[in-house]
Amino acid sequence: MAAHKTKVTIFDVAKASGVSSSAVSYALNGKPGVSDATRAKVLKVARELGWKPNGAAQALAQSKTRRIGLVLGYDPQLLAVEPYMMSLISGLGAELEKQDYSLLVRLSMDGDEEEGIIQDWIATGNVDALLLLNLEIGDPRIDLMKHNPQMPTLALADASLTAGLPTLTSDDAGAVGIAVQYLYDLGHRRIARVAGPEELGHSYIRDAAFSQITTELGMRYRCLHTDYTPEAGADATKRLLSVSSAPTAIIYDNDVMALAGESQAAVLGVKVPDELSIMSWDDSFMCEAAHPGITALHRDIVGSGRMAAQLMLKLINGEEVGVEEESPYALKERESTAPAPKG
Amino acid sequence: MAAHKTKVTIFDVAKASGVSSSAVSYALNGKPGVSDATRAKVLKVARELGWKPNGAAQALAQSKTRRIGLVLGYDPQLLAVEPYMMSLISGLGAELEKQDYSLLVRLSMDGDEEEGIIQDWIATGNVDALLLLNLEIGDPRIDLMKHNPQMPTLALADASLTAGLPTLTSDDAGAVGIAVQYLYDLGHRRIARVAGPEELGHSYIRDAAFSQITTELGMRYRCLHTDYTPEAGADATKRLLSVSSAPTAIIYDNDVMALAGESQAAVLGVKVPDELSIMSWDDSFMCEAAHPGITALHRDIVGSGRMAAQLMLKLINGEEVGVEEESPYALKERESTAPAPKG
DNA sequence: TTGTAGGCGTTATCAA
DNA sequence: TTGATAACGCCTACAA
Repeated sequence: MAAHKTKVTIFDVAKASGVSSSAVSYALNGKPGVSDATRAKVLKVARELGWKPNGAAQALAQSKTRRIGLVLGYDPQLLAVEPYMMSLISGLGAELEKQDYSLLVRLSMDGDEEEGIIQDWIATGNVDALLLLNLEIGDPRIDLMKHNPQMPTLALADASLTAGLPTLTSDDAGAVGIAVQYLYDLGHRRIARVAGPEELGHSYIRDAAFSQITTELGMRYRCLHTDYTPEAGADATKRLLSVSSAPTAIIYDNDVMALAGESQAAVLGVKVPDELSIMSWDDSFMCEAAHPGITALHRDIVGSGRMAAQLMLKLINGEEVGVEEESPYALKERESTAPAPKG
Repeated sequence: MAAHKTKVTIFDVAKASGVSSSAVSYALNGKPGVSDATRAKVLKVARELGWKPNGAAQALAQSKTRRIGLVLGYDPQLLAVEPYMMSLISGLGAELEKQDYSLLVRLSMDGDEEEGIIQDWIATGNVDALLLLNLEIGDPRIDLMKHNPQMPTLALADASLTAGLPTLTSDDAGAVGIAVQYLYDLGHRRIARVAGPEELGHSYIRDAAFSQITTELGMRYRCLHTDYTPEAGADATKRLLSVSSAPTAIIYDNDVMALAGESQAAVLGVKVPDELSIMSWDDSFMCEAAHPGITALHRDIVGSGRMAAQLMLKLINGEEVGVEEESPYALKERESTAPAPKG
């Protein structure tokens, strides 16, 4: 309650309750080796004094920080543009909170600085585990972690990219199937995709799946790679719609681009969904708030965050983790998709 | 380069370079008390061995964690819905990165749990400073920090709410003036506002300013408080437009609600901007991507994050910080606002 | 059941 | 300029 000028240590608690520091330690960590009476007393005194173990001392003594590392790529524009990261953090944080773990966040200011941050964490022991995001093909981080198996690491990526590292994977190829089949069933035969950066692992996975499935179904398919920004989404849309025999449906890799694309269509006088169907890969409030509402591949990102946290805690605990799968995508139908126009 | 099975400590470096551990410590921290020759040698050896100071040990020895605490309110919906928090984190992280500080993030699962987290940080010493966000009127956190002046704390809120704590404030009242005057000049005389939760400090500040300025200008003004979600934004819009002599302009407290409101207007057959002007308080890609683009009060959130980080580093450094001001709002005109309709 | 003592890896003090 | 040595605060054998 009152402000404690000087930090209260385990010795203060020991003195105040008339026992030794070790008795206090035992009592507070719920370990055997101390009588119920003293334990109760110690707990009471500790509470009264407002004692909590000093984090650094505790970390030093048991080589455990109760922290999990997360590196965000620095691009405020991109980071803020997508609800994805914040949702993931919510899920991670919520689950970690239960076990009194926190999230240690750093920004990598340019591409490969992230490797340096990870090496720093390995050497300084500032985190107990870490999460790898946005893997690229042949990502150097995979190699780095392979060489440092003592650092529990979970990759959030398609299992084909993680070289056997503990992985939380999603069925992106399956989702491609759902989306394409849905459009096919609506009669669309010429579809396009406005994708994210080509070098990103999940772009690659989706690229491959789209090519394969559209070929199997005998559809025309075109793909433009962008940097995920709304400007790029609008621009790609314009280009796709400017040719003769333009696509009758466009799938966007994220919802910001889908929103920008929908606006662009309006500007061009192309009616959604009558003349053009629009779909978004991730689903969020934007798809809901847009007009017309945007049909999307929905997934539970917060849930993925929770799962990722649980898996990392398992790893820290020494348990084996192989490849786990996220909860699957589900198609959320809204007003932006309709049967393909005749002709 | 290679994987180091065992952690390398300062003693390993000392042994390998043939000096004592204290010499190593001096050399690596750039302190005097060691010859240039040995310093160079030690640095070389340390690099070769891949040595970095153990974080916990360092923190324990110098009572400095190089971490800054941030508590996020757990509501994945709300958190993800607004680009604000992620932008702020980008700014904070970018600036902290320069000084080798990191961000320690925890989620408060229900309202006043945040106090507990802060108390934990105070007692465990797990952060060197912390940032208070989303203050409410009479927020208990202010009191808490007043009683624990040893913990450097910066409040990101209107200075009138922070009881003299170091504060990074924004000129929300001024922004209200800009927005209202802008609409007034366009001929609007009946305006409405779709605001955030009433108990939030900045809602309160804006409420007061809106009331005052609209009264001064002799405008009709109505305000609905919501929970910031797109659903609430749409709903409020519907209610505002359903009465006779509906407002000719609506200002939303965030851009998600503005987007949802714009969609709702379309659904109701109300033309934006011909029959209804729409403005958003914060500006983001959503205002840009929307159709028509939404006029907004723009501010540099990433810049605020950077400033906040700098101020906290100052506080940690023992420097005085009073009340600093964010870079001001600027009106960003887009297509969603126009002269008020006749009648 | 309890207390003593050593270790975790740094930093910092103080003789040498 | 150096090298022991004592904090820092906690955990945990080990001894009493």
